[in-house]
Amino acid sequence: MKYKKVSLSDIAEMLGVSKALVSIVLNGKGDENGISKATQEKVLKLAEELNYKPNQFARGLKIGKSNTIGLVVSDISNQFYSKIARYIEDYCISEDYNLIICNTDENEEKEKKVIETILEKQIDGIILSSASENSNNLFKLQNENIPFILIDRKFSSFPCHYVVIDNFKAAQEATQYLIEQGHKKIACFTVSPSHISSQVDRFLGYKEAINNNSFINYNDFYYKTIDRYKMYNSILNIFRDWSNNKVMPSAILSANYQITLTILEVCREINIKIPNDLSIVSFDDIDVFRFTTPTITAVVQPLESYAKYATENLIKLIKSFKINEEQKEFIQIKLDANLVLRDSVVKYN
Amino acid sequence: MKYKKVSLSDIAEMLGVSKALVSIVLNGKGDENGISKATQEKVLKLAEELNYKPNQFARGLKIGKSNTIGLVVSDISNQFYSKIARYIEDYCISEDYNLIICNTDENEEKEKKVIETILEKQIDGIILSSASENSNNLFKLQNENIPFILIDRKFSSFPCHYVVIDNFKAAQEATQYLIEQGHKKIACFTVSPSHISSQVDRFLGYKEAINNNSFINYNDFYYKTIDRYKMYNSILNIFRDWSNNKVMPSAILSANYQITLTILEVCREINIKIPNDLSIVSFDDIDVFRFTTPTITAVVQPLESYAKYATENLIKLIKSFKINEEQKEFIQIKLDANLVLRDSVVKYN
DNA sequence: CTGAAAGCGCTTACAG
DNA sequence: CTGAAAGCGCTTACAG
Repeated sequence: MKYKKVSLSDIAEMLGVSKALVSIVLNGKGDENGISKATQEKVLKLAEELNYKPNQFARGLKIGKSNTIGLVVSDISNQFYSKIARYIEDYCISEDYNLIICNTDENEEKEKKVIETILEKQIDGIILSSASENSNNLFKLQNENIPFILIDRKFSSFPCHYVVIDNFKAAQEATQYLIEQGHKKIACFTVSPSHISSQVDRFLGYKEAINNNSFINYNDFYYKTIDRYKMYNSILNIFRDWSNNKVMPSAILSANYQITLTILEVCREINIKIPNDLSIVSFDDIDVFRFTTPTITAVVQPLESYAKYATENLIKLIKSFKINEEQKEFIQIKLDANLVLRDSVVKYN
Repeated sequence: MKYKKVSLSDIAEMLGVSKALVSIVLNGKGDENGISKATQEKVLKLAEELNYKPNQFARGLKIGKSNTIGLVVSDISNQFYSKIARYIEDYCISEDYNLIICNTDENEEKEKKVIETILEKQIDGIILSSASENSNNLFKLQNENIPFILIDRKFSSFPCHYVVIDNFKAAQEATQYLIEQGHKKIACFTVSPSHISSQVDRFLGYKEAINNNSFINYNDFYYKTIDRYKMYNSILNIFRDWSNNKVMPSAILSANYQITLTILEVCREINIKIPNDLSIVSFDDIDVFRFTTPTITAVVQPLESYAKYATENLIKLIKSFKINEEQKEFIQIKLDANLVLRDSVVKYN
């Protein structure tokens, strides 16, 4: 039982060598510094025996790296993010990084605060799914000279590194699929806050698909942004309203999995049959969609590549990062999503 | 645009005072050290202007605290853990701690490795859902003199702090409920690895309930541990076997949500109707269970209290932690779970 | 009321 | 081949 952390000098002292030598050997630079094999072995053996663990505070203070990355998302219990987080963590571990995870609840102030906290912790870089409407927080990161990469959401007004899916295209294809199934009254639900780029792009893709088809017209009436804190009631009211006015759509594109689940609940409540009364295509494929009745046709995002590209590139940025260097080229990756057909869409005649 | 992090000495220099004074003021100890109001304000103002952020490496090196906690679980994308993680993170932030999350995949070696890594990062404490069969890793933590608290799983052979639910009682009650609905052939599925205390206790509670009822007998035949990597095929084979031998149970207690979902898939495949052919009660209530057909009767764990107790107590332990002090009293909290009745159980006659 | 100094535990030139 | 020394940016006695 030992009661005090063992340090470099402990080892140096016990072996009658200098701290410097011990440090060099333990960092695997023994050979290149011409430390004799015998000495190296002595050092390694004792370090092992004493269960020596370098103090990363000291190391970090000296070399300015923490080997820790921050992941800032709206909510880690959201399955979309928890899956990405898992992939990111795997990749981090394999590259010897750790991950600090923070939630913003789509709140810009909170986002600012958590970013400040993890900056103080000297994280080496940030993977950020920003909740902000403006780019203040990004501007700040840039000024702090810390490498960061956006995921899931981007800012057209603020050029920077990002990995996203092509939401416009995915939404267009999903909508086109509904059109091909004969649907003419197709609604689109996005989730608040309404400035989030992924939601906006999904809406625009939807609109594009509608407008590309001469026999149906886009109608504002069928596009709704659902308040994330009052999903059930919002959707219930919308459906009642449409129903009363006899303009119920026959299909709906849902830009968010939580909205889709709520639609299912509302439909169960007011006895709208899915897919016969209402077809659904949803974004954010989650496990649940394979277990609902009917199973849900969904836009599947390549989460693993997503995480890999983001983490891989962030680490590259961290390693090549030079202070004072003006960034001119940005890593901007758009991945393709896939429409997975299940049972929530029927042909409409 | 600034290119160099501002430090204490920068501020001190610009103001013509000492670093010590600046440090004291910024740590809110100006008054107790009798620094004049005027000086304090000057310091605070400049720090604000320069956007000064204390370097936590330096601070940590000096005071030995990182204000960071490690959360080690099997898989953060598992909904049970992602929800707990969210609550834990919230609590941490409110107490000015950050959270490093690590996954073990129920692998003891990986658990050992991630624990070592985060120890090097000088985390102040660990919340651990251990995958280990033996208590080597716990013993190590104890030897490292770092406060830790187990969640979800405990070790009867290793006294330490923990927060768990009363799995025995919860399983007993759930099984008793099935018995009261008239079921006589009741199976129990747990998930591998079979040494996990939560799974063991759930099985024991199940067994106890069965044995407490004179008109049915416990039969090994109905207790299965499902290989977590081959769930679908394992369950399919078990069901086929039971079916062929005409001993299909009428109800099943599933000790894990992933098993429950797989049961649903298998039943869909081989046309077993739930709940009419087979009633189910499941542990680990997740959102999905409200959307399946039928909805799933489940044992609900109080995740928020869970997270709160664990985090609150860990932080208490961290703050009161004294090296060299023999731990004799342990925080050992057992929370009650709740059975939420839905549609996956029918009366059996 | 405020400053000078030591030290936390590393790493990295530099000297020999 | 190896060691002495400086320094990363803080905090904390201690001195005045």
